[in-house]
Amino acid sequence: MNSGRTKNLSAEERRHVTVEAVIDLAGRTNPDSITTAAIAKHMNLTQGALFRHFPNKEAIWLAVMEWVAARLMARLEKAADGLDSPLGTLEAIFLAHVGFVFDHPGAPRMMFGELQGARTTPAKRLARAMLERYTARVNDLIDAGKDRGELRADLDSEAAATLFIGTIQGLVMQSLIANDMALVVQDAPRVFAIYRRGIISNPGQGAQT
Amino acid sequence: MNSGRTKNLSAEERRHVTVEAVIDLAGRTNPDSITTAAIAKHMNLTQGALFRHFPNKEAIWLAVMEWVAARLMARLEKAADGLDSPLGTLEAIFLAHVGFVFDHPGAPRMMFGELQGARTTPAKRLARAMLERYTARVNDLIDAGKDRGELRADLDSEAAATLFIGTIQGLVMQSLIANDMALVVQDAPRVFAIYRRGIISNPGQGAQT
DNA sequence: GGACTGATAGTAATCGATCACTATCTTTTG
DNA sequence: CAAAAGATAGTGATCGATTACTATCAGTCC
Repeated sequence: MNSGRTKNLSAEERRHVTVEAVIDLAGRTNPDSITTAAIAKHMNLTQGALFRHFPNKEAIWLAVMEWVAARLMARLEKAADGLDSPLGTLEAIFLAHVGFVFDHPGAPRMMFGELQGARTTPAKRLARAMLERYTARVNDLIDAGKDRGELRADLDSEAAATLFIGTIQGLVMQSLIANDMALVVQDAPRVFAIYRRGIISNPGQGAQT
Repeated sequence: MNSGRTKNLSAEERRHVTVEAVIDLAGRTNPDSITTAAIAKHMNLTQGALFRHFPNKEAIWLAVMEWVAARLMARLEKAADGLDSPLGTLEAIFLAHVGFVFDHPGAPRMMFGELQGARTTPAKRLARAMLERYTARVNDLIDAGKDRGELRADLDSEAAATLFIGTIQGLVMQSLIANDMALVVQDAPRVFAIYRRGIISNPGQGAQT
């Protein structure tokens, strides 16, 4: 018996394992420095074999982004499901997002790294589209919150949406820098409490969950 | 006439020009993909000549980070100079930081890219130190604001400081993604207004600039 | 004229990608 | 129901391009 000869996986299985390997690697190192050799090694495979399942490296990254987008969005929607209050939904999404990042630290690393680049890759296009969809969703929730009277009528919706997403990005970035993902989970509720006070209509009544 | 024969600059001048070239390049492309050849080409020099002024590439990046740290901190202190109100100082620093980023889009790109990496380079150490100093400064201002009564006494100082920095990082990140640095300048005052309402003691009075 | 700066040319290492070949799995067939 | 045949997955070597870095020679400036 050799030291862990890999069994033959089906093409579909292999692609899925590849995506997981990349996300796992991205959680520890700079995504840009993840080579096809590193990916292959991390999944007990030879480097050349990867190109039997993906036409090129760009396709691997696209697959990873698709995985992240689908998983994240599903998680956010699940967290928001059944909630009536727009403000409560915002908080649920906020915390769900943070929870997702905690479970998959490689995901934001990939996003930031990919979106930061100048060249418009297919992966970047997909990430951008997801971000736009996200922004629109938050904007709708804020408008709904205004209609309900939960949020100030004179609130700058656009700025509030920008701050919502920016706050998450900032929190995640700080956790990445500190190399401690538990930080973001710990700080998220406290930070959101300040954000909430910034947007609600009547500070002092909106006791939470 | 050759295509721009470079005059002989002194070593010090050449180093300075190099740093500026890197920051300029970082404003357009992913910092990790900036090669020594690209740097040299951008400043009308041959690649090999760079290593006459820097021992290796890491030294170039360290010099760039030193430049960024010094310039940013000077700008923030200048903006805060003479201001009495802690809250007003926070806003001044906030806007000054955003202004700096607008003038040098490459700076945050370098910061994010460098801090994201796993390996602890000298440049990363410097960036981390600057961030810590920054956080401490913000924390002091928040505590001072509490003492003055400008900020809520029950405010979570730590979370407020985290949110302050996170907000800037998030704003900048979104501008980087959108590839439009004017965005951050445009949104900054509106976003800070929401943040201010989240931390001040009495919403409805502190309306200013 | 002598020390410094820059150009030219070249190194070893590493990257993504390709290829012929082999191992493994699935299907067909007598 | 096995054994051969066909299809798919993985190996290992290697290619061309690119990387940071260096050695040698020529020009520049005080």
